Amino acid sequence: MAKVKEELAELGTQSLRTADQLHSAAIHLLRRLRKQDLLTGEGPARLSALSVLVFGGPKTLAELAAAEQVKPPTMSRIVAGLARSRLVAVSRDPQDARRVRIVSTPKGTRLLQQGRRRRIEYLASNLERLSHDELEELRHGIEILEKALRHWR
Amino acid sequence: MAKVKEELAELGTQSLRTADQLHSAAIHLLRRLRKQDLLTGEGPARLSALSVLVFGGPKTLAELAAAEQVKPPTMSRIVAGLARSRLVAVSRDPQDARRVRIVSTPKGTRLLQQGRRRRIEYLASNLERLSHDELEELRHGIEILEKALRHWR
DNA sequence: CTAAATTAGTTAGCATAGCTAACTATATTC
DNA sequence: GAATATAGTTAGCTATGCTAACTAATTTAG
Repeated sequence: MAKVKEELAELGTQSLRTADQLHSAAIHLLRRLRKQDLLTGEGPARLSALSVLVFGGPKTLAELAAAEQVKPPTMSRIVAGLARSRLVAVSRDPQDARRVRIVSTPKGTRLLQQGRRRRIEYLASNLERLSHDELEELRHGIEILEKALRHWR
Repeated sequence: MAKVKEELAELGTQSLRTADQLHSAAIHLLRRLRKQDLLTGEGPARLSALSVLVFGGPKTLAELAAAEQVKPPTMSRIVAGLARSRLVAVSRDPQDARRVRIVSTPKGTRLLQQGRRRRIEYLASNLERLSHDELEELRHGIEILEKALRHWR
C-alpha cells in the first residue's frame, strides 16, 4: 500500500522532470539545428512547411496551416516566402477558385533534400559518440513522442 | 562481409530517419507547448532564460547568452523584457562595473514554477495514453538526447 | 601614468514568424 | 438575387534571431 503511494509520487516527479527535460532538450536541439538549416538560406518554418509538401504532396493553404499548427495568415506569409524563392508553385483550384494548391517545385525538393543531408551529417557527427544501442533507444523514444503528438488533444 | 555493409547502410538510413524525426518532433512539440507557455504572458526565449537563472543561480549576461546559445544582443533584449516585467533583477558587478549580475526575483521564480506546473499538467494529460513502460522509454530517450547535447561540437 | 587595446553590454536596424482584426473574392444557401 | 459562409490576404502588433556600430570600463604597453 505504502509502496503504491510511493510509486505514484515517484511517477509524478518523473512526469514533472520529463516535461522539463523534453521542453529544454527540444529548445536546445532546435537552436543548434537552426544554425545548420540557415545554410539553406531559409528559416525553420519555411523548411518545415516545405517538408510537409515534399513528403505529403500538394496541399491547400488551410491544410498546410493545420499540418503545421499555425493560423492561415502565418502560413500565407510562409508560402509567399517560399514562392518568392521559387521553392513552391501556387495555383488556383479550378473547382473552387477560393482555394489555392501549393506544390513543391523541383528546386524546392532539391533544397529540402540537400538541407536534410546537411542536417543528417551534422546530427550524425554529434550522435556518433552514442553507442549503436543508445541511438536505437533514442530513435525508440522519438517514436513514442511522435505517437503522443499524433494523439494530442 | 556483405552483412556488415548492409548494417552500415541500415545505420545510415536510420540516422537519416532519426534526424528527420527528431527535427520534426521537436518543432511540433514546441509549437504545442508554446501555446501553454504563452498563458504565462512571456515567450519561450524568456522562459528558457529564466529557467536557467532559477535552476542555475545568478549569471552574467554573457554566461546566460552562452547557456542559451544566443548572441549577447539577443540576450540583452530578453533580459530587458524580463526586467521590465520584474521577473529578474539586474545589478552591476562591484568588482567589474562592465559586468551585470542577473538574478531571478521571487516573482520570476514563482511564475516559472507555475508555468512549469501548467506545462507538466498539459504534458501529463497528453502522455497519459502512453503506458508506464513507454513513458519510461521516452524519458530514457530524452536522457540520451541530453547527453548528446552536452557533448555537442 | 597615460594611451592603446580589449572586453562587456547596449543600441540600431534588418528578417522571420507568431498572432488578431479587418478586408477581398468566391461559393453556397435561402 | 441577396444574405451568409468560406478561403486567403493584408495590415499591424510582438517576440526573437542576427550583424554592425556604439559606449563604458578594464587591462596592457610603453
